Amino acid sequence: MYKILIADDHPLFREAIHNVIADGFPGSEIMETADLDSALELTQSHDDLDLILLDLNMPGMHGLGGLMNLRNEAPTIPVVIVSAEQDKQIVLQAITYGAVGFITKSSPRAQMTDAIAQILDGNVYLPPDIIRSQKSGSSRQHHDHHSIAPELLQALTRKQLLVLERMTKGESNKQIAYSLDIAETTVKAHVSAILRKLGVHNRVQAILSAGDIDFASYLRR
DNA sequence: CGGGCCTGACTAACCATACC
DNA sequence: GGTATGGTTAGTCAGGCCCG
Repeated sequence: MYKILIADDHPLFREAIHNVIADGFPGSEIMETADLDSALELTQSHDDLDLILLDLNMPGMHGLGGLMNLRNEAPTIPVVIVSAEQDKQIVLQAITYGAVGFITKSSPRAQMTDAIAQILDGNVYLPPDIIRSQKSGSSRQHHDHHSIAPELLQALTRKQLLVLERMTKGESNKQIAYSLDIAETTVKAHVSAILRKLGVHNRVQAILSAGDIDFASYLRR
C-alpha cells in the first residue's frame, strides 16, 4: 500500500495520526520523525515515499523554510502541511511553496482520513473554510503581520524596484520587458540582482518577501 | 575607476507533441 | 508503455556602455 512519513515533534499527535492512517489505509508503511533533519535524512534513503505529513512547528522548520528545504531535497515526494495554525495567508503560502495540501490539527478524524485520501489520489486538499473565504472574498485583504525586509528594499536600485513591483503583480519576464521597454535578458539580470539582494533563490520567494510593499512611496524618492 | 544598466550566449527545467 | 524533440521560462555569466 502506501508509504507515509509523519514528521511531528509531538509524540501524542504522531500516535494519533498513525492511528488515523492505519485505520483508513490498512497495510500502509508508516514512518515517524520528530525533527526536520531526520526527516530530510529519511527522504534520502526512501525516495519512494508516497506522502510526507509535515508539522510546521517542529525543530528545524523555521516556519515555511523547512518546507522549502524538504521540497529541494526531495522534489518528487508530495508534502502536506499539518498544523494547528489556520491562518489563510500561511495556508496559501504553503501551497505556493509546493505543498499539495494543508490539514488543520483541529480537523475531525473522518475529515483527516478524507483529506489524506484525496491527496494520495493526486488532488490538492485545503481546509473547507479557506476555500470558502477564497471564493466569496474577492476583496483580498492581506493582513500584513509579517511584512518583511523594508530595509532590504532600500538596497534595491530604482530599476530593480520597478521590476520587483511588476513581479509582485505576477508578470513574466517577457511581460515586464515589454512594459518597461527593455530586453527580456535585462529583466532577467535585474531579477537575478533582486534575488541576490533579498537573499532568496527564486522569484516566488522574492514576491513573498516583498509582501504588501507600497512601491509608490519607495519610488517617489 | 566603479556602479548601475543593458545585452547576447548559455544552461536547466518543464511541458506538450510526435513518434516508435 | 518510453523517448525524442521542439518551445517556453527562469536564471547565470561575461562583457560593453554611460556617467559621476
